[in-house]
Amino acid sequence: MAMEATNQPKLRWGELEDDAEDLDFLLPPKQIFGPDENGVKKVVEYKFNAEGNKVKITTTTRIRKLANARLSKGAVERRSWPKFGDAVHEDVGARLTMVSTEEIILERPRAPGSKQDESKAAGDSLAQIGKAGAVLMVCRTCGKKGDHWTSKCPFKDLAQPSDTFMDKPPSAEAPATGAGPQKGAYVPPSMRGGGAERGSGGGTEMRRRNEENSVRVTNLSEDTREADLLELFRPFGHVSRVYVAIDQKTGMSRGFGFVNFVNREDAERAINKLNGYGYDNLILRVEWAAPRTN
DNA sequence: CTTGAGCGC
Repeated sequence: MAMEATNQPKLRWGELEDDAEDLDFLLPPKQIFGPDENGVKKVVEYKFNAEGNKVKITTTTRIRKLANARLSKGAVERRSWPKFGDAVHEDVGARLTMVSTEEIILERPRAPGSKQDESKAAGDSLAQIGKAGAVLMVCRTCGKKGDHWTSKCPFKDLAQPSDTFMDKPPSAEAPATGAGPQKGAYVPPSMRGGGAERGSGGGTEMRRRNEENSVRVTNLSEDTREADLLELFRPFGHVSRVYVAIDQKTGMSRGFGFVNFVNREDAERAINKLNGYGYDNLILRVEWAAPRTN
């Protein structure tokens, strides 16, 4: 049995059926009659049955004439509509369906680094980025990319205790004449915090970036972005920075992030309220962040 | 399961 199989060309089970139908060319061709005025259509074809005998198969169908077709009132009315879009220039029949392509500009069409050659050619990559928009623009205060420079950061004033400027939009306090910050608007780090919540008078550990009162948020769904985190944490107090860790290769969220609060007690309330909070089908974990290892 | 990029217009 094994010998027999090796002597013959290998046949797959799918090809066996094809072979069986190879004799179909011996049969008379398929004939189609009608449809006549009554919409009756007759198809005559010939086949081999299971026993290998030639059989004649006649199929009679009646198609509903279009005029008799039941159309909804709306469909009848829509037929009288003038053509629009790309179909305007088409002179095909009145009932024409067209697929129209509309350009949608995506903010981030491709995950950074997802294409090998692009990440290698650094010069080209930079040129592309420069053309596409301000991806090189990264705010030093909040770390947001492509949105604003440091001087225009919506959070920059949130780090200051002065309530007088707190709720004004950034544009209102930055007149077109002045390039730098307004006189008197700047409060040195050692003077920040109102002194109430910070017992240690030294501002030395404050001179680092906005690393104060850092809250780690884990178990984020991967489509959670910094704007979402800000929305979630803003009710608890002045947020000085929001960060979502992004995988540099895939451009996707790594599922955790950090939120910095100006006031420690606000951060604490956020932790107490949001830890275990259901967000995007996941249970958030919110706790104090360990100082970054760097 | 999980602890951050970059230091400039």
